[in-house]
Amino acid sequence: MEDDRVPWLATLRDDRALLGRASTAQRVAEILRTRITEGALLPGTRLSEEMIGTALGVSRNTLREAFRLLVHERLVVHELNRGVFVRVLDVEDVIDLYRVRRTLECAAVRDARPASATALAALEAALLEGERAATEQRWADVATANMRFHQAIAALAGSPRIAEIMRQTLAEIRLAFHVIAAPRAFHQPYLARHRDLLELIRAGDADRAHDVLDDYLRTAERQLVEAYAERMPRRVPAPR
Amino acid sequence: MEDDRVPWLATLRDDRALLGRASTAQRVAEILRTRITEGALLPGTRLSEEMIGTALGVSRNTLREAFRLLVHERLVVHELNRGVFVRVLDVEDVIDLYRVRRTLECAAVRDARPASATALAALEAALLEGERAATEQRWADVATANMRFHQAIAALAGSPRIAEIMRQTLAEIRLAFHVIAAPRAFHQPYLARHRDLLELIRAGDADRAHDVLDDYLRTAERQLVEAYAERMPRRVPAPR
DNA sequence: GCATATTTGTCCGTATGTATA
DNA sequence: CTATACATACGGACAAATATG
Repeated sequence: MEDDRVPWLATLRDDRALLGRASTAQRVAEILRTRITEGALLPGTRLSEEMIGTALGVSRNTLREAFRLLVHERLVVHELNRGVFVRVLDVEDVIDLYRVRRTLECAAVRDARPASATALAALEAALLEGERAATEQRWADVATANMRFHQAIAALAGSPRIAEIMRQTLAEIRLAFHVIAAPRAFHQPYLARHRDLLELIRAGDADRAHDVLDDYLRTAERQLVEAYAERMPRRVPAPR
Repeated sequence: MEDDRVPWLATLRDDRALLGRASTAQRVAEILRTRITEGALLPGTRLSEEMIGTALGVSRNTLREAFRLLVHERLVVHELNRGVFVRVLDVEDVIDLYRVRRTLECAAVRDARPASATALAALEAALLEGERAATEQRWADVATANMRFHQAIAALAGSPRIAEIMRQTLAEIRLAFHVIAAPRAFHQPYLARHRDLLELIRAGDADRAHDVLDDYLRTAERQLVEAYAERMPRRVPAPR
């Protein structure tokens, strides 16, 4: 009730200045999306219509429209007569999300030969960004660059729809990363594999690139699932 | 303004009686979805909030919620301050949709070996349904069974998200089928290939099944693209 | 288990901005 | 340029469900 006792509300208020163009609902959704993927709004958090509405200075109707957008992106869940909550992924979700990733990313590297110059440039940019962030100990940025690298992998398919599906899949997986205690130990080792991947793709060795990527993704999935088992030994059967 | 001059509004009114269960928005979306996939609401048609709202007796807020659902399914497009329109697919869309289909369906048959009993049952059910509809000359039902067969193919992956993506992809492709003059000539020849596919999958010959499916999808895509070239020799550059 | 307060669900009326004839 | 039609967004109202004491 007391607004100032909720830590992320103050930062939400600051965003009002940034509310510039596009529909109000979309702008509100963008703000909440950022807060969620950054981890400021942790999974399970309830998003009260009253609180956020007054904090952002938008009406309830508009806010509900923004919620709908986020529900479609699976970043929040809507429970009837209870409101919306930041999505809590369970292990099944993580496994399924990696199934989607393997399907799309592996198909992209296998079928898209040769890779276009712009696609290679995007891969390289993400890789360098990640390496730089790693040397400067910015682990959150390493994670972001990681996402961008895999987005670029999917972009090899040259399909707008596959790119869009990948975007949503990666945004969803981000929800799972919040259970990772040490982002450095998790993300950093993959940088070397990114470099290997890029070289194989650049050399046109699609088959080997495919195998490396498949192994990469299975390793990452296993690591994430194990982290889940540690952090969430038992899930509550969900309130109601 | 004069409701009776718009042919599909009358049928919409009849649906009011069917507004029984589930959330109002979902029921409205279901009605519109049916009208669209059946072809009663042709691509490009504008869906006015006022008209449909009064015709169905629901408020604009509720109607907008229904629109959101359909926008997410890509059956309609939302243009800022202009409203929603039944989606018009262009050739690029058809090509991209088939790219998604090939990626998902081919991966499903290749990786999901052996196929589960329930998955095989779903494939067989859709196949029989299609064959029966064909002998009874119900071509619209042949098309529906066709969709169901491919939905079952994607289900071989055992992934809820892939199933969902496939659902949306097939719904979107339906929009393209409206340019097909002779549904019989288009859908019927594929029934034999469906049977071949089922046998290969059942026998566990994933590699050959993959090749057959890949060829199948490329043929269908080509046929659809050619139909597009005939029916829509020149697309208007879109209003605005 | 019950009564109360809070929150969401649904809908309306209206003012404002935007696109189109 | 003006007029019209429409979508956007707000605020308020009330019912229904839920949470709290």
